[in-house]
Amino acid sequence: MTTPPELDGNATEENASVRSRYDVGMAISIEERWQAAWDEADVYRTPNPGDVDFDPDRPKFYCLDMFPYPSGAGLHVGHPEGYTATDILCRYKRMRGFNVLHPMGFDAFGLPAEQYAVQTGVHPRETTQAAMDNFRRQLKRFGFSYDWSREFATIDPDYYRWTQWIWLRAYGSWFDPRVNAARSIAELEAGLDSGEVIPTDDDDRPLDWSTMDTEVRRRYVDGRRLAYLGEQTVNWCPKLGTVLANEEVIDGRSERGGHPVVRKPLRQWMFRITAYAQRLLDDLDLIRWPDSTRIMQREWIGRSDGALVRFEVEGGAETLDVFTTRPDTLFGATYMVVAPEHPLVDEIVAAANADPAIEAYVTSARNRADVDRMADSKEKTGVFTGRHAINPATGERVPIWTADYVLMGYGTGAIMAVPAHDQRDFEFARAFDLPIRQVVAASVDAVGSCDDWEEAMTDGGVAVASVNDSVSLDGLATEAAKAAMIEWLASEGCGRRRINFKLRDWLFSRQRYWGEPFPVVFDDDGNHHPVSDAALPVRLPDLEDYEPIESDEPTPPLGKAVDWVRTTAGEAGVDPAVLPPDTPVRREINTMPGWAGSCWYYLRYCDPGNGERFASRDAERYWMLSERGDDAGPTVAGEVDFDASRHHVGGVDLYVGGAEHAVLHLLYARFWHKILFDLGEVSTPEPVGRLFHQGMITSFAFKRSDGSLVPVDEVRESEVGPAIEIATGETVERIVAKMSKSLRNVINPDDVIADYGADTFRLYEMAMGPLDASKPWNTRDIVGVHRFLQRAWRLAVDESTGELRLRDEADADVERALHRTIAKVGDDIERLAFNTAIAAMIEFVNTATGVGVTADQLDRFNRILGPFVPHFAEEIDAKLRPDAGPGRSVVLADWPAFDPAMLQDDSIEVPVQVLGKVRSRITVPADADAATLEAAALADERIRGLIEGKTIRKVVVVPGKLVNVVAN
RNA sequence: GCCGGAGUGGCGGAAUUGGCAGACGCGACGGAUUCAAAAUCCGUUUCCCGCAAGGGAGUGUGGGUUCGAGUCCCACCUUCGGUACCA
Repeated sequence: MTTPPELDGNATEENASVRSRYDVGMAISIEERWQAAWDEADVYRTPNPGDVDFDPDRPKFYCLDMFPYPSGAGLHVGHPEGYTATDILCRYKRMRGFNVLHPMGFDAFGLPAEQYAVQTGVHPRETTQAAMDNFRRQLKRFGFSYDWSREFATIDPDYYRWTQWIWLRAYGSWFDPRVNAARSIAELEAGLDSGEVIPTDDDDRPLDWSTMDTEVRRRYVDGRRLAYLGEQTVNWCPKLGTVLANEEVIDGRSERGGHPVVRKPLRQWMFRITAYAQRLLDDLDLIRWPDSTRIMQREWIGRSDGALVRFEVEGGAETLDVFTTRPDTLFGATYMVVAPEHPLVDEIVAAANADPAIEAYVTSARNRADVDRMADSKEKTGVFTGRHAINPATGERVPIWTADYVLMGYGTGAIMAVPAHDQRDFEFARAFDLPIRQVVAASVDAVGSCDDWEEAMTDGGVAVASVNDSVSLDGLATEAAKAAMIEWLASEGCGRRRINFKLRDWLFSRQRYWGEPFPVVFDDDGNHHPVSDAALPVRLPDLEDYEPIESDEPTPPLGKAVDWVRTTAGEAGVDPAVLPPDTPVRREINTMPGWAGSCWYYLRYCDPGNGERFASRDAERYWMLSERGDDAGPTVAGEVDFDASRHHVGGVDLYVGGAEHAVLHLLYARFWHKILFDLGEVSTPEPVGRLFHQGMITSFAFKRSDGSLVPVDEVRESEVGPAIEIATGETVERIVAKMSKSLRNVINPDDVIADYGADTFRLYEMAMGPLDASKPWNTRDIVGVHRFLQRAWRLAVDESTGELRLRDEADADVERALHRTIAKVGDDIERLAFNTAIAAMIEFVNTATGVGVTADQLDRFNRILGPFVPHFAEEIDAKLRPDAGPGRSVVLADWPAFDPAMLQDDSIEVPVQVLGKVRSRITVPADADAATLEAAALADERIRGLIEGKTIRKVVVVPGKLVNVVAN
């Protein structure tokens, strides 16, 4: 970035008369001076309940930014966007008398640091620490009002101790469907011991606890934990020695290096998030989140109501369960499809007489990612397994196929195919010439052949051709037919009503080094035992060699810490009541994923130094519990329990972060929070009451006519005419693109601050557009907000002397404009509409320029400017109150009041339309009623001319807005 | 593929509940000031026709609802985010 020449050289020798101009040099010196002063005075420290300077009479406001992952590249211009927004709001709320909790920290475990470390040989601890130091320096340079005394990073053992502690809570809990909540495993065992019958999802296997031996009991209990060991298929790349994300696998090979990738099941820690599916769904209605995000979560959870249907499989004792949302179409089920991963397929492939084509198909299908399998649904592939099942409704033999369009992870991994009424089944049936039978029609008589159909009939209607000896659906509307079929299936013992969720249990193990260790060990029999709370944290061993291990069998890097892995129960901190201390054990060598630390950090900020608990109950309750109806209302610390009739369900009053986190992070955090809520550890059922997504800051790039992109430094932009690619002379089109190294359009915040100062940077990002929109960075536009600050400075300060220049008497128009600006800016801040707030302040300065302001007017204007450009405002404030002493700060000021009476003009101009087109304007008193407006409009000369000779059909009058005369 | 979002002047955007399309800023053009320039201040700036008064068109495309649509409905196009091991 180059410095615009006009911004250089304040008060240089050639212009000594201008001694006090707001330019880069002055901005930077003001900013550094006030940042040091704020640090010195500790103005942003937020006392907690119990602290001497805590004021319990103020309402609270907990405002949280999504904490950054500290990458080596430093802060991106996208980070300060959300952070400036919350900073403005927090400063505003403090001025309105709130106790504001506004913390910052770092999400510092994760894959990028580990990959970088493997490449460079520098330990992730070191690179991460350096990156955090750089981030902190950059963040402080913006003048954000964080309480830095609350900072922590997820890699701090004092922090991840509690991450592990929360995981142990999930490990030690199960979900009791009778109370729809988590309870401790101890209660489960006590209940079973006393003969309780505890239902499960699949309640057809009655449990006889009393006859079970220890081993069977252990397996049963382990199978109900919220954190449990389960099997999940992963993309294993033996050459790279790591598991890959779906996006890192391209056509069965690794994106990096092109090595073969195999999909294989792996036994690893899971979270039973599916148990919470319904509550995660229901509580979405209670939180103030963007509709789009709530819809995405709803879709992700994906509830569908239907039935489980059991098919007998020919030539064996086994049965095949399918989930269907259309049990009413069972009579039309002409074949079945099982996922290639289905156990039945394994059995068929293993059989002595198995067709090798089946195995070949299954092997290739299993290696396709689910996304591809769903995406390429046009080209159906599959193979007949050679087995048949019996349709329980028709008694017919139907062939069992296996095809990759059926996913093992959804439902039961098997479907009954009803090609007449499901589009995917229809396409598959056409491709493989399978029978299609219509069993739903628009009316009972509208039944014909399906031969000429071009697509399946997926809408509801009435059931037809659906009769057997014991049930008839014919003539029943789809919904009634579903109910009738479920009833019949239940009476026959081959099916029942079932609610299925798309949500899958959450795979929580990673075969990585740079993550939280699990507080769990395995004995020689392979049984797992928890590390006791008192022994936490289980520290991540300081490996020098953390490279992945090349192997066909996934082996996490922690396996290299041999002495750490092989230990005794006593050394590992297992409760002696669980295992004798000298029992040899192996530690878990998987680590937790990056999500772990970000699932609960908002709780730790409430009380980050606490060594006894993740946060004291008083602090957690004070900051998290809010009265309903307000964004944040007063609460009485430590004395109130959550009460749904009084309190908002969500804790954090405002959480700002990118929409890319709309589902995963925000769903995972909700899930952890609900576990803690059920166990009585936190006061609210939801972590975040109000959520807002800031948009992405993009950049410009150029596109050739063939669609390829050109880096910005290879293009010349003229003031008129199109942009030209320098190398070829070809015309290129300017487009909006993500900032990327390859397009060389990445903006470094440090450079922008060096060129304009932090206040201008803050103001520019807020003026760019709506906070939630994605917006392109345009360096050329920054000068606009910088000039605004210069005009504001000149309005207040004589540039030749540096003294304030003030009127003695207030100008009435300026005063009126000021009231309007105060009202508009306050309202806009509450709505997070900072761009229009800034436009209003610019208008005020433009109005006042040339007229001048009084000291009182300047003070009021300066206070509304303060949240946006705190250093600038602090400097003006210091000039306004030179004698107020060191305790003075605009940070501590009150928000100025406005007089509502000053917002309204006496008379207004109202447009008059004829047939919806504006043809004239009339000036009327602001409070004129409809009759007055209509009369005035019809009396208007231009209007009279236009409607002459026409019939007035109607006159629409909206008082204060417009008049529309409908005449023809 | 599926889920979600966005398309308004030369550019970023405004229009908060269906009621004057283009606030504010950038850029451009013109003027004042200056020996000259920078900076600053003032003005013009959606497009088309017209000397003007004025008229016509216009918010991605095509339809629709309404006295009135950037805003609501239907279909489509383009583009961005997510799609479970990037966080």
